[in-house]
Amino acid sequence: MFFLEKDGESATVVGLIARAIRRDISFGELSPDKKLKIEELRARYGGSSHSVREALTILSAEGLVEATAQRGFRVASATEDDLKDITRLRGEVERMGLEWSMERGDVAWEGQVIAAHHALTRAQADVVADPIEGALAWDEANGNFHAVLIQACGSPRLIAMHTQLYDQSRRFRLAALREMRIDFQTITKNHEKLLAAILAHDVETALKHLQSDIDGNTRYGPSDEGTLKRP
Amino acid sequence: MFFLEKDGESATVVGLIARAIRRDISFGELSPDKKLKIEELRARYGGSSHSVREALTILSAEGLVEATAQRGFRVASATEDDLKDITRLRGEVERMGLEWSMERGDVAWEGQVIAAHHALTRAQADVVADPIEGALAWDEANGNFHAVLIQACGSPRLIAMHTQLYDQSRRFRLAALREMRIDFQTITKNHEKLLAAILAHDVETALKHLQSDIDGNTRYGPSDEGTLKRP
DNA sequence: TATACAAAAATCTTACATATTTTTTTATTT
DNA sequence: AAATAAAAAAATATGTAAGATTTTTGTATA
Repeated sequence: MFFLEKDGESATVVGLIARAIRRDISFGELSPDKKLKIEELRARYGGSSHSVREALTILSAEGLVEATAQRGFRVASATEDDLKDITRLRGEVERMGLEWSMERGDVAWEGQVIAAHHALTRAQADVVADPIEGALAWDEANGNFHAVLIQACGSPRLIAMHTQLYDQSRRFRLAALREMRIDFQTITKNHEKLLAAILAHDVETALKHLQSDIDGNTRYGPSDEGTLKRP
Repeated sequence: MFFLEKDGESATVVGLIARAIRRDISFGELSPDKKLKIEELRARYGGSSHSVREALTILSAEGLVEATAQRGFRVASATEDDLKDITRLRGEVERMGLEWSMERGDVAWEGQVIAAHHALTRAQADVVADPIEGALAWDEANGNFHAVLIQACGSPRLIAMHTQLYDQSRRFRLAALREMRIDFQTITKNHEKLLAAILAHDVETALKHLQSDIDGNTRYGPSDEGTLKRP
């Protein structure tokens, strides 16, 4: 199974290692706060200690890993506060991005939005049929949809911030998916309303549906188990 | 002369190198788009090639350096579009941060704001007397003032984003300072109104003055020379 | 129990060697 | 002369190893 590739990452060993670790953190195979010892990682993912070290430096810039001078690396902790912070910020960033995109976006952009929405609808059907196998594919389709929403905003830095926040929230979302704490019916309805509002150039309504999508997507469901925090 | 130290940076060689390069980029000693060859940097800043490399990785995460796989590093370019993007985003981020801070901030926070404003006033006087020597001190005092404004917002990630954006805009601001394209009278008045609005818990007025401060601070002045872009 | 010291582990840094990629130079052909 | 192709040079990426420093762990003593 593949995993989202960033800017020509597969070209270098460091990139491959970074991607593998990123994936394992997102899936929870590397639990929050777990100490990341260079030697262990080297044995697990291959590469030299240099490569591993550099991969960890990159991931720590992304916020998935925390680095402390002279004390090595550990998986970034994932408390409920973190989730709230990430969700709130992502909401604000995406709101800005969508607003600007709707101001500046042309027909081509609207086409991209429609296409991304279509792909997401398909992925949604798959993940309902098989929540384990389809989870990652859905998360990528969902991420792509939201990425396209802000694509035309004209601010490369806003787009970068959004990518980072989405990546940071991925572990929470995948955990929720595994435990089926996500209400796809509501999400689907929301996305449809959102799409309709975008095509109607109704900014206010669009932003409203966007916000409820983000909030609902990462909210803890009825089950109270399985938060990612493991002390 | 010292330079803002990030999280225990002086503890490691990599941190020292990163700080030195960050400073030189901010001052324009390393011009935008300049190729950063590992060997040259090693000779200039000391350390091993690996230390330099890691420092560059960190800086590229901060947005001051651009990295391309298999093609090394270069100083991030600094076009007028970049300045606009950074300024716009910083405005939005700081607006959110101040709004949330004013909701959550207590008397202790207000005290910090007053103190930071006082320090900034002093620095302002110094930089008017000697624009060359006082420039960096003023920029730090100004940065600290704005950092304190959002300190009580309760979102560590928003604070991190703001730090990054402020650092990215530093080279533009220092260039403007050197060329005396900054109108301190207006800025001072703005800061005073901003402080008054904060202490009066008048969110709307505060946000208005904040925005005009950020806009005015980085706007190109009457002189049209000396943008940072050097083709 | 608390403190101090010693041992062990891990990280940080440097040095050097090799492989791969990119860029520049040179030579050949049209 | 211009364009293409091959060769050379430069630069980057990766790997191994070894020493220095720091942190953590374990043990003995007060």
